[in-house]
Amino acid sequence: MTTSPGQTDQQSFHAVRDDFVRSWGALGTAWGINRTMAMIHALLMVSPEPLCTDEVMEALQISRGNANTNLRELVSWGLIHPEVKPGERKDYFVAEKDAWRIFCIVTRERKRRETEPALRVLNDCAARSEAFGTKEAETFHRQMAELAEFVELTNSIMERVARSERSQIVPRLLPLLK
Amino acid sequence: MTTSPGQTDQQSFHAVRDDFVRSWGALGTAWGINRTMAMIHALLMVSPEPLCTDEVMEALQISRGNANTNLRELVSWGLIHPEVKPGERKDYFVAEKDAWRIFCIVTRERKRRETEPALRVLNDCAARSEAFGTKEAETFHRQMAELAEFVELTNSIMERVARSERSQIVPRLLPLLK
DNA sequence: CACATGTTTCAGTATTTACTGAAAGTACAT
DNA sequence: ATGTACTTTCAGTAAATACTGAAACATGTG
Repeated sequence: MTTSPGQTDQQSFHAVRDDFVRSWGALGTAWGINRTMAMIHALLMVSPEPLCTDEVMEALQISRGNANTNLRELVSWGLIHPEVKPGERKDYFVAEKDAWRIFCIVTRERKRRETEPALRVLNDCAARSEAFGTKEAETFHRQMAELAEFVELTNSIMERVARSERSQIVPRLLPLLK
Repeated sequence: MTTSPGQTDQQSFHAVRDDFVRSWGALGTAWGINRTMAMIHALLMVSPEPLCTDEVMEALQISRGNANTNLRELVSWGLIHPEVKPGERKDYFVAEKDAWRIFCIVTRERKRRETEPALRVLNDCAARSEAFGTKEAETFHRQMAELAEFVELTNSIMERVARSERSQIVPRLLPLLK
């Protein structure tokens, strides 16, 4: 018995899609996002239909607790959102699929989790080292202040970019590429 | 017996510096950099003198193996570099202290570890889903291609920015802030 | 209310990641 | 070639992080 070409195609197409989900999970790790969260995101991005918790559990072979935690985390990021199907009680989840919007969300989240805490530390250390009068303290203070200023700048740029419409920002970035 | 003002100042200044090292370590975690690596980087950034492995071990209370691994990792990133003191055999380490250069190094490393692998995944999935002919595959292919194109753009921008002189790029970024 | 459906929590466990410290390795000096 | 100063490796262990699954909770419905 031979497999029909159609079936083969179907099978290998799904293999590609599964590979994407798996690879995105692995990438997640490098991005400081846990594997499961990244895989669920990938799964929903490429799913033509919204999926419920049980479908996600089934597709990724994960527990209910794990699915629930990561679905909620993705909702809190804004990368997916719950939808109710008429006549059904359970939530179905849909992913944001537009590259620019995903980029904005991730940028905003990174700003919140990475650059803002760094800025607080730097400003705090700069303030606390201001008035000692020793040369050592003065050097340290300058260093903190310089770093803070710089982080502040990147912070503002991230904020501004992530707030913009793609059509407004991308054309203004392109000249940077010379 | 009372503590002299000078001694108090000295003590609390060092407390600030130690806080910076600890906090930078904690931040490192959020940035996907291990705590020790971030702490060593912070320690060397605020150290007026180059430090050798034993001094780093002593200051952070860590083992030789740990110190060695993370010092080498920092050297490989380019965030610190070894120096030899005349007449001594051991390496002393100095941190890059300029905010812009640190930013460039981190950007380049993130590109290498985060966006480039993502691009490979996306291009690979796009290529492999090109020729199936089904509507499902076509949708998936478009999605991969769109994401790849976008990641490629951010990739190029990161590359370009990280290669530039601060004086060349910052003035061109400022207008983005409106 | 009793029941069904769906969601959340969390103690226990598994997996991953980081660290220790002693031993092996390297390389220069005498 | 032996000793000394320093660096690297790595097996074993510790710590951090993520996951499971069953029980508690919430929210309808008849």
